[in-house]
Amino acid sequence: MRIGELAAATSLSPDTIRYYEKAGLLPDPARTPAGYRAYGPEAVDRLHFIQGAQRLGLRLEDIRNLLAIRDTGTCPCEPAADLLTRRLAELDEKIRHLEVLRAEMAAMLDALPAEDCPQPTPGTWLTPERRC
Amino acid sequence: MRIGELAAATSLSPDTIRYYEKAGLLPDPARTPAGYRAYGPEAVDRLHFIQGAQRLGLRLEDIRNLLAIRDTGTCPCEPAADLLTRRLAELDEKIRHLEVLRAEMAAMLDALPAEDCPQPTPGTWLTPERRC
DNA sequence: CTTGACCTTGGAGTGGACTCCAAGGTTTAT
DNA sequence: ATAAACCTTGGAGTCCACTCCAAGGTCAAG
Repeated sequence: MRIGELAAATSLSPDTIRYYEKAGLLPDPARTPAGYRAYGPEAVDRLHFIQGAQRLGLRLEDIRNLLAIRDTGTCPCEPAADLLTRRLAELDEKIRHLEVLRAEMAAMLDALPAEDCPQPTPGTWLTPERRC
Repeated sequence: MRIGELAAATSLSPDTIRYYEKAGLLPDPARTPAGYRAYGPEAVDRLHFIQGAQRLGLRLEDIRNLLAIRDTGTCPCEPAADLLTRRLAELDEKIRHLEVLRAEMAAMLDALPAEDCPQPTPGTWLTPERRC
């Protein structure tokens, strides 16, 4: 299939696919006599893999490394486990941080309808001498 | 005080402060006869405000708008409430998404030491025909 | 006085993941 | 045949929040 078809099959743009190829995520594809890229169905799979990994928050660099290991025919489970473990720890940290922030902001929002502007809880959020 | 002193007082770099001024977050400061920027203590407060709002995930553009309202002498509580409400909704969404992701990744990690590579749960994460 | 730290300006660079542009060739449907 | 959609390449632009560079002036301590 051609790049437009691959793009449609994966909800990506042709430019993005060309970008991925340049970034080393996709191998150089076969070409038509006119120089057009010619992809097989395995390219759809590969892009789905990339998209799945992106959903998990992996950067393209990480995904490229995983793909490189996979392409050698060796088992990518250990590197995948390493990446997943790292990502899990990052996610836990991120969730914790967001929950703290959420609590702070909810508290600020609760305090807003008060006669005075709220105390600057997370820093000088709103200047205390300002009266609402 | 001079820009270096203001930077030290706020843990920002002089370049960042100059950047904020250019981005409209800080008013043009007074100058020394040599052309150096001269700040009063209110600049520290203003930068603390900015830093606090950034911690909440607000972009500089949003903070600039809030500051502009504040600078007119009107009460910024309603715009702040709007921003906070919006940010709360965004945070809730983000937390939910991260928690779903976390669960998926934990499940994938649990499945990894199995004899076969796990089924591609979030998409073709790992090609099923690959055996570990 | 000397030297090093500090300051100025305009503008370019960084990171990461795309997206757009220009110029021109190819394919497909009417 | 024609026109529009599709494709190619190299390279620049976008987003956002900084950070760095170059060239030169100013300040403060020794």
